[in-house]
Amino acid sequence: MTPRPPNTPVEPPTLEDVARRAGVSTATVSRCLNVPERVAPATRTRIESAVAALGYAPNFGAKALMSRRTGTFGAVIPTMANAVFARGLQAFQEALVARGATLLVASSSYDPEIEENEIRALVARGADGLLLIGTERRPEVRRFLERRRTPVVIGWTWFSAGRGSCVGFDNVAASRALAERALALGHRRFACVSARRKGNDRARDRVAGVALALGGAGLDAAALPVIETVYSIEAGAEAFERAMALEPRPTVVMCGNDVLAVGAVRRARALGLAVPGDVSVTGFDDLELATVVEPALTTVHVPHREMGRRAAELLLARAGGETGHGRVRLETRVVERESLGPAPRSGPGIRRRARGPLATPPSRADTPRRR
Amino acid sequence: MTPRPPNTPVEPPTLEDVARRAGVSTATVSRCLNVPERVAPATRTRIESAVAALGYAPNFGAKALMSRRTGTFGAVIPTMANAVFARGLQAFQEALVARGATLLVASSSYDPEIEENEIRALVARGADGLLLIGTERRPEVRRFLERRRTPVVIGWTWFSAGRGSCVGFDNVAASRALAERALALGHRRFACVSARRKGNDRARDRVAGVALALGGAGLDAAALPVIETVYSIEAGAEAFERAMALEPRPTVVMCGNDVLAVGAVRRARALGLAVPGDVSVTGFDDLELATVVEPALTTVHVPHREMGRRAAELLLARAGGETGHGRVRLETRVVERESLGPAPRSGPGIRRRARGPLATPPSRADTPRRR
DNA sequence: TCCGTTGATGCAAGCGCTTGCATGCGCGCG
DNA sequence: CGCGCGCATGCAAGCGCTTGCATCAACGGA
Repeated sequence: MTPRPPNTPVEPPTLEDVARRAGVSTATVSRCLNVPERVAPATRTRIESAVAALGYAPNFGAKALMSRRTGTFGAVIPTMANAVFARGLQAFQEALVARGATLLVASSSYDPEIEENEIRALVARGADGLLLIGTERRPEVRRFLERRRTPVVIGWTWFSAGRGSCVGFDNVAASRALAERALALGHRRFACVSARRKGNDRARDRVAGVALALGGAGLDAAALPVIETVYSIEAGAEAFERAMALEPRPTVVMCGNDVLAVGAVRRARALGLAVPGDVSVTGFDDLELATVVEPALTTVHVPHREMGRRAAELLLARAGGETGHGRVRLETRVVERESLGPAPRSGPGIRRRARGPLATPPSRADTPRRR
Repeated sequence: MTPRPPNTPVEPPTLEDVARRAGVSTATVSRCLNVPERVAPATRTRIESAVAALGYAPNFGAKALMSRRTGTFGAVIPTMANAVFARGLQAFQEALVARGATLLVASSSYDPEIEENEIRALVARGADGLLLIGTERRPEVRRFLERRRTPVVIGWTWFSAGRGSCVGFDNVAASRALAERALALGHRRFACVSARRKGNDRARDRVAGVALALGGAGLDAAALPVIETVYSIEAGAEAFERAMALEPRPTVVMCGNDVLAVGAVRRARALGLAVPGDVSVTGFDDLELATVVEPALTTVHVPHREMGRRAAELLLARAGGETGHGRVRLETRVVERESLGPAPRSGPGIRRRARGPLATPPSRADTPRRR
């Protein structure tokens, strides 16, 4: 640190410094800052110039102590590295700033325990409200939040039962719509590649949506193979390969999100499988990635930014004392691009095998199980 | 809001409540919470159970007021929607939490004025230190920060002159290395597609690196065409098309980042130009995107996560009173994939034209200007 | 037995700000 | 000319917590 002229104040100026300089009491300065019209114009100008000269800014701690609010709101998301949350958080933050509030961020890496710690940490940091992802949470946490009277809104998912605010979409319905599209294209043998469903209601709901669609079409939903994995392109690729080794082999692999789907599409290529000629793949989220990969992903579009923005509005409203639990349900839509096509006419043939073994050669395929 | 049993405390419990319940003074409770070893084990357990029973958490404002620090650090980044910053911020946040600190986030949308407001806002919110991107800033802001004695570290760029801490890499050198690789592959006609350089030292440095490489090879660096645009795939595509209309037509288009490069590669395809057969394209950052697009991008790898982590460490150290301005220079490396190839032997031919007019047909090409 | 020491605890003074209430001034009205 | 009212301002009591210093009990050594 460079040496500083000795006259530079080491401590930031306080209200009292301003008061002394303006020849008034601290009470007057405080009023001048908060309710200017209650102070005589002459005094006001004097105070204002003192403030400017001193470079005064109110002490945050003291202000928070008195007003019992900090003007900061927390968000605990799985990770910002996931574009879905990064986008939403960006919008959330923008909306917050527009209303004069500030964003505190914490991340859980999809770990409920970490999430819990972070929730407590943010509350301890004086968050006036919290944005949380998903509904899965220990009752202790819920009680803690209720007791502290911290407004909470749940994002990225939507529910009608129970209490609390949420802004999201119906993962079940969205996923189901996509699966029904696949059904309409003649697919009968499905597989899901999903993030771990434990503690992740969105992942669970998406798989559930597919199962529901199958059930609705008279297929055996219970037999739907689900391969769980972590969130990365490579993981999606591996999971896809495992799906392809299934017996009978699926004609469509429905991935829990676009990242996984990109991995799947890539691996399909590496295995010499044409997409959607030999096997179809679907994503979820409609990230940029979805249009960059080849073939472009058929996926479901989710209004992430709007979700973030609405979440901020809802949270601000609740922190402002608004009563009742607002619930915002956003619309999603299936975006048809290239990765989902008609089911192959007959048992899918592996025409070229570029690399890697498929555990089992296709055999006795094409026996749609009906119940 | 659902009605609540009347016995639920409306105000959160205070230190005094805990003290009363444990039959000790507030001082002891405070010590028990902050320096447990200074409290007798028996008392300690009593206090701990009182804390648990009451669900006590220290009041943030009061704590901040006393300790003159909030344990929160701010980051002002252009936008979280840019994966580069999202990644780095994630690592920054993780490192902060590991040391018991919390992250405040604000974004500037690349607008210096917004950035300035956000900086002031975060400081007013009690940030103990700030992570800022790039060096471009009005002197007022710098003075403000100095006066408040707020530790600052600059990320995503590296400098040796002036004062202050930074953790980043040498954009000039990195970009230059990539350009030299292109030079080695026989390219002589370059174009740059860049983000707006005004107020963005990283963008400026990257272009400068290319120019330097050209100069080093005896070419006329001043004649390097630079097309500025905004940050999106589509913008990259448009810019690329404008580059292709240049006379003489460049054989390599060096993009300021991977997103722009993805746009370029896509548009090249749409124009019926082979990459890298007819024209080479390079990116910067090495995002996931770079490996997903086809052909995969030759780009420069930047250790974004490490940058975030190191930034946190540096900031924490400085906030802890560490003196001297630490400067961390990270290594980058050129990642050769597919989008950069040897310069076309002769004037590049447009073999197929799939869409869109190219302003001028290639003519009198291949006249490397020497100075 | 007495005293010094040590360790645990309490007391109370703030930290910088807000705010209810008291004060005192100037003015209009009777 | 005097009274009462309203307005601008000051006084001072905290908000919940930390911390230097005082206090006190228990214990060991002389």
